[in-house]
Amino acid sequence: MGTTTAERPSGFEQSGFDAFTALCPSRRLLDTIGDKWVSLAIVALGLRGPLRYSELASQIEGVSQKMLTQSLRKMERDGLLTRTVTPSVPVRTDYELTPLGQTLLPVLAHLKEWAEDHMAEVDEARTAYDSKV
Amino acid sequence: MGTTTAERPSGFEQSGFDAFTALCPSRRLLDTIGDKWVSLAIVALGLRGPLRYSELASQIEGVSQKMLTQSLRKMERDGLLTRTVTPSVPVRTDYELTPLGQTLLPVLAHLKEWAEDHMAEVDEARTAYDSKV
DNA sequence: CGGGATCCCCCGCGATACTG
DNA sequence: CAGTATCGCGGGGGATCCCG
Repeated sequence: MGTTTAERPSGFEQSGFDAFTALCPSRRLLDTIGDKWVSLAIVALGLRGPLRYSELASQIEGVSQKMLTQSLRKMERDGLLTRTVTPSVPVRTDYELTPLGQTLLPVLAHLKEWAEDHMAEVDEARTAYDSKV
Repeated sequence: MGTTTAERPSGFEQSGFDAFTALCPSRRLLDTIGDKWVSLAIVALGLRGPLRYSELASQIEGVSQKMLTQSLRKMERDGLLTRTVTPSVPVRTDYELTPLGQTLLPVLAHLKEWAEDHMAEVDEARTAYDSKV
């Protein structure tokens, strides 16, 4: 726990200030799930199990072919999902979350929880801020 | 393309995840804390209490003055922190997390926890992926 | 069907200079 | 000290074409 002041949420003191370097784990996680298509793909795969490329593309609205492929490759490289190519004609490719990738679902659920609990306050603050400027 | 109505398959609403529209709260939260300087500023203010502009600038290594100001303004607008200007000579400006902003600290702590628990696996997966390609 | 390769545009961001 | 204003570029990402 905090060595300085009480009332500080635990979890940040131990690692010191490596959160302020580019290579810190938290930073890299945010870089990953902060990617719009990455997080959407994780949620889609988490909800519906394995999906084909075209299924992902149709469910994640607005994603370009290039960005979807790019995001999926990055996730595969990071071990978050598996990519299974069936060399039929035409080709079939299935994507599925790995156990590691599945551990991100609760994390995203926490984000969702905060968002649903507090985003209305953000909107109010934003409206108030804009109205007086 | 813009904000066309999402034509996603039925069933997402039930699941609780509505992440496939651009305006969904979770999406907006990720847009906020996905911002490198925003999350770093929140952590810095959470750890060390109120800080002056120059203190934030020195603690968040590598941030440009423009981006720091821009991020802080956005956070103020969203009600995540307060900006207090003391019209002395020279001017003094203090930034402090609001109660709303403080509620983000546990969320970021969760992210940090996942990162510390699993980022090593990501690195292994990444190394394995790179070595066989 | 599931991409890879290419072109190109936009704007986010840094650097710099100036002000209250 | 804590910003604002302006310029310039680099690269992220969409659009398009093509291929196995």
